Amino acid sequence: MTEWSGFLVHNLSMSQAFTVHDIARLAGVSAMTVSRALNHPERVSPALLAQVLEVVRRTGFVPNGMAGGLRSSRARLVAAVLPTLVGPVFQETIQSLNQTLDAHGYQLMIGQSGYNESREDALLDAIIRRRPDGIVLTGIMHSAAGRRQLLASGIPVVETWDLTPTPIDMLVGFSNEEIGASACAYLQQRGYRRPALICGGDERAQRRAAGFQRMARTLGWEAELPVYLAPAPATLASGRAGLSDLLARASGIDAVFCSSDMLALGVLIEAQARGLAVPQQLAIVGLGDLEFAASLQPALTTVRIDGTRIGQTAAHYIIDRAEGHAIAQPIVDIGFTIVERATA
Amino acid sequence: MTEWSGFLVHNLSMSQAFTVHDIARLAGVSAMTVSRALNHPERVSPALLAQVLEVVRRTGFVPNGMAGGLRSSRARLVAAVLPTLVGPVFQETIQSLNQTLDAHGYQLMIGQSGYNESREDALLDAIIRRRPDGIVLTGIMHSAAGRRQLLASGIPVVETWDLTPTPIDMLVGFSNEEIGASACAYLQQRGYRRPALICGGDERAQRRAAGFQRMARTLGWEAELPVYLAPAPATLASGRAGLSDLLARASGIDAVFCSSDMLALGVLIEAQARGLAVPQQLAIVGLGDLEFAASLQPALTTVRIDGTRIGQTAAHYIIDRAEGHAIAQPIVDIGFTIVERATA
DNA sequence: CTGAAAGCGCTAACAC
DNA sequence: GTGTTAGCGCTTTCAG
Repeated sequence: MTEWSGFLVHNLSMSQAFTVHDIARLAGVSAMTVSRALNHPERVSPALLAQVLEVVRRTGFVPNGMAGGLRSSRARLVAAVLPTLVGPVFQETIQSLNQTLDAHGYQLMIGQSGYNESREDALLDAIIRRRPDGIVLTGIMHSAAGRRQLLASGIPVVETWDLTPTPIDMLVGFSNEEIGASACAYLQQRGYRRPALICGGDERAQRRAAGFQRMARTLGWEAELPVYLAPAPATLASGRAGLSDLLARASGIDAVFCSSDMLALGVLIEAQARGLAVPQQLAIVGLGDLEFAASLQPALTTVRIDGTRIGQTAAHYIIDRAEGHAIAQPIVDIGFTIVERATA
Repeated sequence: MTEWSGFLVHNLSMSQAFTVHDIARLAGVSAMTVSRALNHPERVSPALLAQVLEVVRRTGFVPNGMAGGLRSSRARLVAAVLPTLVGPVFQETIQSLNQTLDAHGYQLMIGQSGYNESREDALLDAIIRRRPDGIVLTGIMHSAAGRRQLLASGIPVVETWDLTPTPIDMLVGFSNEEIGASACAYLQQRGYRRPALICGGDERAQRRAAGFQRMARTLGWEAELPVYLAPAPATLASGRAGLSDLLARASGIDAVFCSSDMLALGVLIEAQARGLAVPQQLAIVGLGDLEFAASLQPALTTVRIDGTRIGQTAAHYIIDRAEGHAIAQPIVDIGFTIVERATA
């Protein structure tokens, strides 16, 4: 008793973490029994188990996962790479990824690449070093060095939020081009004739814009639609600025397709501030179906992407792989839907 | 050449990661030289360095950080615990934490505790296992088991977004009680006499509400102000629902203090939908000064917390500790300001 | 059910 | 400037 508390105080003052051997000594057992008590309690006799757990509790011991992971080569860690934490666009995906992994005993680690290829490579290196059980990429990996490292590492990889004919490994996404094209067709069918675009600075947003333009040409509209390029990350302020700019530059605009709901909210507020009736004088279509979209006044028409499904699917792909199962359908297009509400 | 590519293919097909020894063999040097080439290139002769790096490049080799970290006991990793990724309240903090750490070669790992003490303990365990160089907590740690483990691990800890007389280690925060009291005094001074509260479900929000109530009593207002408790996470929809509920339950409300800007946006939209003039008929004060607050119409009056400073300070505390420096001022109250705009 | 030995992949410490 | 040896803390494997 006194010996223990003495040990504890000494240890704390040194800021030295305990090891299984310390715990073993204090509990009068071998290191192996400590390890088993923590990882396979059913394989240890109740008496020893109680002794060990009591010492663990008293000392606040937490085993060193680097050592365990090194030996067992299972980190119980999944890494996700996001362009940004600021935009709420990926929240649903992250949320469900986290939940699903957590339910299976995996921890999620999030890294921010900042829409920048060299930062992404550095981040990827830091991630691969930790030998996670899987890596979830937001968007597809373009850098040749990154692809090579990912391939060489043998770590399961899921690319998301996009499609490519040449995925590194597994893929759960949708066609950004198609989204743009569908949004354009939707506006045409609703009777709008002079759409403009407010488009984020990232590559996926630009492919959506390209799809929109392509469809506009197919429909026989003028070759170049007015576009406002908003710097990443997409903000409400950019949306307001974007509409002001478009209105000043082009005449007769009757609809705006925004590459995020936050931009769309900015457009809505700017329109209201200018006394433009939505959707009579200006239609607005957003993207993301963020939490607030349905609660706006008027409610926002937007492109919905099932982020929850992306996250769940990615998590299951990785868990299945980690447990040695084969993935039946490692490439899936989950599509999207246009949620028709009041703004378009 | 053929030998290399043969090796490469073989290796890939086995999905077996390379080790420093593989690279050493392929480059015709010792494992130590590979390690040095990667970590201290200046200590290796240019000729060998080039040889090694070429093999590393060809193979896509990334060293195993668990092994390195185990040996050198520096993980170059900092972990942060957030209640939720959904609310945008902590984004500024995370953003600056990430940036500052990144600039110093540390990686940030984010875990989500979900406003739940037992989840928080499990997450903490997973984090301590990885022996990060520091842990940033959002809010203060209450669980005795968690405190003990943190203390025993010897890992530098920074608690944030709150104050406590008994921090585990370092602290950078502000008084939630004071925020509530100041918001109340502010409204009183602006001539409002019948305020209500919309308050998130987490503990910090409730302490803000308590501070508000305390000040209301000091000012001689009625004992119990009307309160709407919004479930976490705070959403725009909760804000709308909250105002509707308050208006139905209490009469004469002329101001609302919300525990997040997102709730405040909901209140604003609900007020506009009901034709209530803001701030003439209803004043609104938010919290967070999120990106959109200044761009709303009318612009939102809100309590600003310098999240960037919290993140930077926390990062520097941890980096300094990791490099063995003592922290001069390990507990700091960064305060808050009320940003006076158009809604109150 | 429990323990002893060996080794995961890397790098600190020490030779040369 | 380069190589050799040893060991970080844990868990797999094998013996008792």
